[in-house]
Amino acid sequence: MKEENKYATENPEPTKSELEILQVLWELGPSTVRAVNEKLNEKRNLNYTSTLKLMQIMLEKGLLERDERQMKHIYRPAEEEQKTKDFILDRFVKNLFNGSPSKLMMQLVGNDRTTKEELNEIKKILKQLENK
Amino acid sequence: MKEENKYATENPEPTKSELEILQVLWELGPSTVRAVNEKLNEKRNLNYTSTLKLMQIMLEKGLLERDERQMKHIYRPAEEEQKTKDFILDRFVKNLFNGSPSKLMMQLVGNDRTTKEELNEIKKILKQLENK
DNA sequence: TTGTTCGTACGAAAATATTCCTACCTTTGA
DNA sequence: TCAAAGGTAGGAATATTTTCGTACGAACAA
Repeated sequence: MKEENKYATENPEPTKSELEILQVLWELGPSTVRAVNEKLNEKRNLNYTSTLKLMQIMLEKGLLERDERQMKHIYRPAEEEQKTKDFILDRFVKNLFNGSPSKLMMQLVGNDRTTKEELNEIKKILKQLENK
Repeated sequence: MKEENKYATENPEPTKSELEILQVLWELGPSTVRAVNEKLNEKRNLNYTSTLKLMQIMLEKGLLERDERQMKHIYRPAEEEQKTKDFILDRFVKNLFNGSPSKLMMQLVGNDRTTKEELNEIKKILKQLENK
């Protein structure tokens, strides 16, 4: 697409950086830019104004909302963590596993990185499901 | 990072478009650019030379390999489907689920989009695991 | 032979995403 | 009061990804 501004319109998918920020907000709850930036800087370097800019863009896109009553604006995700992750996971399964969750599962359990403890956890979850 | 060319070096992660192409190649097996492009165009519009360019870049990055003995070059993924998906899935779990596969599972089965059939499939897989 | 078709290579444009500079306002403490 | 610290806004610079135009060679059919 050329000469057009698709930006900020039909773009529901958080980018990598945006996801990072969402995760921080999910973890910390509604926060100031400073708090988010500090959290991010535990992992990597990022200038304060960069974080600010990102969050402003996310605001425009509707990914975040904010309380402006104070000078220090308080940002929060516009959508629930579950809902957003659901959405992302769904796309992921569609993309990589042809829409089949069980294929993802197979990949997951066939993967060395999934520990025995994790497998037991997974089985537990499935058992609980059966009891419904 | 500024004034540097990080491109084509330490970048193991396929981009969105690159993943699309990998998927086509996994499905079709080693193929010409034309074949890949045609497959892609079943889903969306993409100029032949765009697909070509993408695949050339992937070649540089080491994501693809090719047989140049014919004029029509035959491209194939450099890594196995399983291995690549494993890698991507691992990052995904790390990113979105704090590295915990069981959390992903919970999201998956708590998700309306996972059908009863899929759930049964998943249970079957788990049963097979138990018998080992 | 020769023009049309199909292929590659290269480079640049366009779209998107990320980072930070600068200006300027508000709060606060000396 | 006023300088320092800490905010926001906006836009420019970078980086990355995606798309395609153009040039040119090889194959092939008339």
